[in-house]
Amino acid sequence: MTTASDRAYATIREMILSGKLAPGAQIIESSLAEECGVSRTPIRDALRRLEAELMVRRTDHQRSFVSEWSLDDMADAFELRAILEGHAAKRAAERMTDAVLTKLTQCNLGLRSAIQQTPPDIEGFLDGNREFHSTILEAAGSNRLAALLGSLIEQPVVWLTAQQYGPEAFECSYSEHEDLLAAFERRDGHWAEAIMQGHIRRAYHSYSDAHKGIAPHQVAAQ
Amino acid sequence: MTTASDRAYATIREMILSGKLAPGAQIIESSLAEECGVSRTPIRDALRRLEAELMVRRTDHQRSFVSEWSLDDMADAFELRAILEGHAAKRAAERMTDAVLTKLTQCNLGLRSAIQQTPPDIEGFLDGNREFHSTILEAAGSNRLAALLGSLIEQPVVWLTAQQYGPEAFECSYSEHEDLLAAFERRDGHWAEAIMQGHIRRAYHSYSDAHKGIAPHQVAAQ
DNA sequence: ACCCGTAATTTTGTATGCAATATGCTGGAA
DNA sequence: TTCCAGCATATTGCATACAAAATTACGGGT
Repeated sequence: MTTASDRAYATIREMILSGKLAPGAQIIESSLAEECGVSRTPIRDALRRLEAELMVRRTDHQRSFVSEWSLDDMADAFELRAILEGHAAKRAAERMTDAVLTKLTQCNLGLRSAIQQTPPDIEGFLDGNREFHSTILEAAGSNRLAALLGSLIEQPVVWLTAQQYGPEAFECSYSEHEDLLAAFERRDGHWAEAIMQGHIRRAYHSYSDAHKGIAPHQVAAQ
Repeated sequence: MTTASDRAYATIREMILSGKLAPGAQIIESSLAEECGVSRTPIRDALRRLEAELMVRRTDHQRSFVSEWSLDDMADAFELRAILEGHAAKRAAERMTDAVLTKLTQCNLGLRSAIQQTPPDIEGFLDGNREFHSTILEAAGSNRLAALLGSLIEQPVVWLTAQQYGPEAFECSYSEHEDLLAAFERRDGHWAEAIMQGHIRRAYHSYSDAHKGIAPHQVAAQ
């Protein structure tokens, strides 16, 4: 069962990412409580989580505000993701089992079929993509690493980026995954790391090109 | 002013690190509340924070337990720290200003005088060390990075490790800082990164050698 | 008009009570 | 004995009420 705190978390997060809660705006627990139809208790709980993810910022005197994201901040986030997901790929390659390799192969086949449909099944692609990456993260076998990356991966940003993919970008993503599989098959950690870093960096530039000069919070409103 | 939730956080953290709350033990909100002399509300708040730092683990059905740390987990943590602090050093070098450079130099001079006393001023050394590293982190200019590293640095572990330092280890730490300053002075990011990675890895092995075969939670009880 | 102190308002922090859920226990049937 | 049902207990989730703190508004003094 999903708790009220979970629902509040999802709701507030969505409000922030959709721009309904503008960046820099003060967050009032009681009004959010009313809006979500719950008491302040689960709201506070949700705010703590969002705070840990840097979606929400708290001033020295206990007031909460929606974080403001500059392009530099996004660049930071992608850079760290490249480093950490690259590291995850390296570890995963060094620990790869045949079972996981099979699962990843299957998963990528699913991705292929999703993007070959007309029109491409974006939702399906994203689900498969998420599973692909989380399988690798799991195979890396480090809870710490998983926790760090978890707070870093803004799935909605991925989604917004993917919506602007052209067919060739999907194809490119697919073939990079193929390369990763080859590296995994050979248990070549350094190769896997290099590919993954490139993979993330490409995603960053795809995002950056699309939104140059546009504040991130305005992305959703386009 | 420090809130009850802050105090509860510090108290519980200390209980975990001192072993008073054994690894694997279930955490009962109400008993902690009684022990801390506050209600369950601030306790819940503190537990959320500790959970985000992986000091506390929650099962699928809402029960909380003290995380159990294996040597592998510690190795993971140090490895990630090496990667991220190395990255921080690289960024800091690329953004280094004369003012910050001066501050770091001063700070390291303080470290020198702390370790040259007889007996060495461990507390002073640790304070200076903390300031040295946090100044670099600040100079790196990435909130994301700071947030990630914040959850990773178990200051008490550093402390426990430092207690077992011999004079030569202190000296070594000091001279590595000198090397870092040289790299900063030349704005050589890659050099700085390499030194910092080595610096952290040395600390890891110092920890690892001292506690081989000893579960981390037993460290404090030695 | 401007500044500063004080009161009113807003907002957050904490305590408490109750409801929901999970866990453990007891007793009976196979 | 072993297993399962049902009940009792333990524990957490959520709502509400109140206290503490911060912010804002106001008014008098200069």
